[in-house]
Amino acid sequence: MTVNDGQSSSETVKNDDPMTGETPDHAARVAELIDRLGRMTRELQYVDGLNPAQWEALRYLNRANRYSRTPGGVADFLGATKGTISQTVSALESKGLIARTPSDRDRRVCLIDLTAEGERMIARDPVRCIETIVGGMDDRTAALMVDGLGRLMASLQFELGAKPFGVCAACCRHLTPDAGCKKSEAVPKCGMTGEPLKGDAPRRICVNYLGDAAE
Amino acid sequence: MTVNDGQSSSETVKNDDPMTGETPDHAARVAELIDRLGRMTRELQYVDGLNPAQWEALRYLNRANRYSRTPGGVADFLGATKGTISQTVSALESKGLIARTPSDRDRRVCLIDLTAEGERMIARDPVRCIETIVGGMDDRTAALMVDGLGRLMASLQFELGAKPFGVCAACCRHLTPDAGCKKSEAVPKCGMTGEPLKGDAPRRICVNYLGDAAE
DNA sequence: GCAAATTGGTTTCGCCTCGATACTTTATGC
DNA sequence: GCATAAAGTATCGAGGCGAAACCAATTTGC
Repeated sequence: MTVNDGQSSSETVKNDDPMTGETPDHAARVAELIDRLGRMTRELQYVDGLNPAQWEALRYLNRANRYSRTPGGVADFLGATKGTISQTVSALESKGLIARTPSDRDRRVCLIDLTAEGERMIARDPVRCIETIVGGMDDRTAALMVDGLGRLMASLQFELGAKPFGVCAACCRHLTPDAGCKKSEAVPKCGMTGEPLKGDAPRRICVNYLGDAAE
Repeated sequence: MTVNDGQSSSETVKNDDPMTGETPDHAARVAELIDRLGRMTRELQYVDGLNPAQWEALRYLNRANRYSRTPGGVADFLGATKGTISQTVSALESKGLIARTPSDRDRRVCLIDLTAEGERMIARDPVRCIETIVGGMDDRTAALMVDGLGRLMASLQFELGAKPFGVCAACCRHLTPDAGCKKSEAVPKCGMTGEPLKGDAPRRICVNYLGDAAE
């Protein structure tokens, strides 16, 4: 513990004199704000007996199209393992917020729907408060934020590269019913861009889903 | 990738009907982006053998003034309990990133300093990548983001109210050496606004710390 | 058709984080 | 001096999450 070697004298001068010697440029502040906001948002979600992961899954399930509302879809979207998601989904089910029904097209997959209770829960989504706060800002600022954050998100996902993140699912909204998202040979079309997606394109495209990419 | 301003004007198109009949207005998208970015940022920080909490503590310790670099300061700033932070700090110490030295003014508190190793670690801060990404944007957008996010942060902290969050510490930079932040009778001055803080003011003021409040 | 390989999901196990509680040591008030 | 409060630490237990094993349904190869 008492490792008070010479460092004190030589080292304390560093960010020294009260006022930060550093220049809080915009980029740095955005980084810090994102970080802190993320922490707060996380904390915010420990309510109504749910945890952040459960809230996030519930939100996803509320917004994803029918073919994406599966445990696998949630796992991809949240960047978690299937095992983990299985627990999350089970938790949501045991709370009566969602209902699982086996797909008749592929008996392995189970489709998930929000129950009335689940929809009621979503209506009390704690992150909604962020929405209202932002809603109080002028539209210009809000639009700029969407733009900036969207691009940040896209870049970040690109940066993370290989890591199983973001994803598909949500952008497959317009896939024709018989074209499963994962079926590479089906040449599905993205509902947002309308362009056909081949190979691993669904992944790349969906990286932009939350960004402002195509419209 | 960079589909910039086109979206702001033609955002009216939305992604409408596809499914989810909801209209993703700006506020909603910001909320979602914050949420997702928070998750990604969190994930981003599982590197170099540290976890998000440790990174965050390290960052704080790197930026807080001398009187704020204590376990208690970290606890307040991160909104965690002292017990939890004690572990985090211990972890950082055992990794050789920080050094604890008992204060000679109050033997109960221990002052924390980053070691050379710690500074080297900070230089590799994973959230730095957010910084560089944002740095690549035009300054105007970045500034607007700082503004918007800052206000969001302030509102959110206000909203959370009682919850022990955000806080003091960081804004006490300019306190005179003999005026401890917690000493209510010392009438400390905030380094940002320069105005004297009495009673619980330090808390309220610090709500603005990351916002653009002063200046 | 029938094995083999794939894929969606679940279960089990263990690590790790974090809060709660109890405890130690030092300050402060009377 | 004694009582109370405050800073930190140690210990315990709950819970989240990933890894790996496992099950069931489907696809592929022959």
